[in-house]
Amino acid sequence: MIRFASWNINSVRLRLPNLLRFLDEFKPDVVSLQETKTENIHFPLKALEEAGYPYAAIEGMKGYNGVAILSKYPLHDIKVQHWCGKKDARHISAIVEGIELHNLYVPAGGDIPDPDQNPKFEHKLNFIKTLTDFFDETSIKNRPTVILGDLNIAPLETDVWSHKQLLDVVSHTPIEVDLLNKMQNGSNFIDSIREIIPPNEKLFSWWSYRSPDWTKNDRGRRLDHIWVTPPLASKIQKAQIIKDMRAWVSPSDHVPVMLDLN
DNA sequence: ATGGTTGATGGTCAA
Repeated sequence: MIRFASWNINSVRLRLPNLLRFLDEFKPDVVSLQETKTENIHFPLKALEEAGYPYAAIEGMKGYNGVAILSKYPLHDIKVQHWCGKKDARHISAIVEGIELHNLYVPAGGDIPDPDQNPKFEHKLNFIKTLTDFFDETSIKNRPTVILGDLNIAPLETDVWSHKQLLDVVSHTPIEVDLLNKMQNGSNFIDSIREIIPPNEKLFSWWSYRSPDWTKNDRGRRLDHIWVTPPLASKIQKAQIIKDMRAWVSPSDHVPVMLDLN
C-alpha cells in the first residue's frame, strides 16, 4: 500500500507545526503541498527529514505560489514545469515507487468570471488548456500516474455548498468546469476520491477564511483533487478528506485529501 | 450587492 496526500498548506513555514502533526497522525508516504509561499532556501527541509521524509522536490518563490513533494521513498526524474509564459511555481513532478506523480497548483483566477475582463481568469483557463494538451501529447493515460493538487475548480454540483448560487463564482463556473472535464476525459483520469465517496454526497476540501464561523451552514467547496490514470484504477483502496484539520489551531483554509493505492 | 479573513510583506496584492 502507498498513501498519497495533497494539501494546500498556505505557507509551509507558518504551518510547519500543523504539517508535522498531520504527518505523524496520518502517515502519508508521499505528501504534495501547494502555496508553500517561500523560496527554496527557506523551506524547512531539516524538520521534515527528521520527521521521516528525507526526499523532497521543491519549487518555491518569494511570497506566493510554490509547490513541493515530500516522500519517505526516493524521488526520481524530478521536473519543474512553467506554463503560460510565466515563472510561477505551480507544477512539479517526480517518479516515486514506479508511479509518476504530478503536483499542480492551478491559478485561482481572480473574482470576475470573464476572461476578457479578468486576466487572472484568462490565465486560469489557459493553464488548464495547456495542461490538457501536455497530458494528452505525452500519452499519460498509458502510464501509472497520479495527478493531484489544488485545481481551484469544484466540478460537481455536490462539490459546492450551493450549485445555483455559485454558477457565477470563479471555481464553479460552467466554462472552467467544462475545461476541467475536458482535461479529465482527454486522458481518462479517474477522480479517485469520488470512486470512494459517492458523487451524490456533498464533499468539500476548502472553507473560506472570510466567514466568522466556517462550520456554520458548511459553505465549502471541493477544490483539491487526486486523479489516477487507468493503469492504477484497480488499485484504489481508500480515499479521505481530513475535514477535522480545518478546526486545528491556525488552520489552512484547505484540508488535505488522501488516497491509498494497493 | 457587498464584505468578510488570512498570509507575506513592509504598501498592497493574492487568495
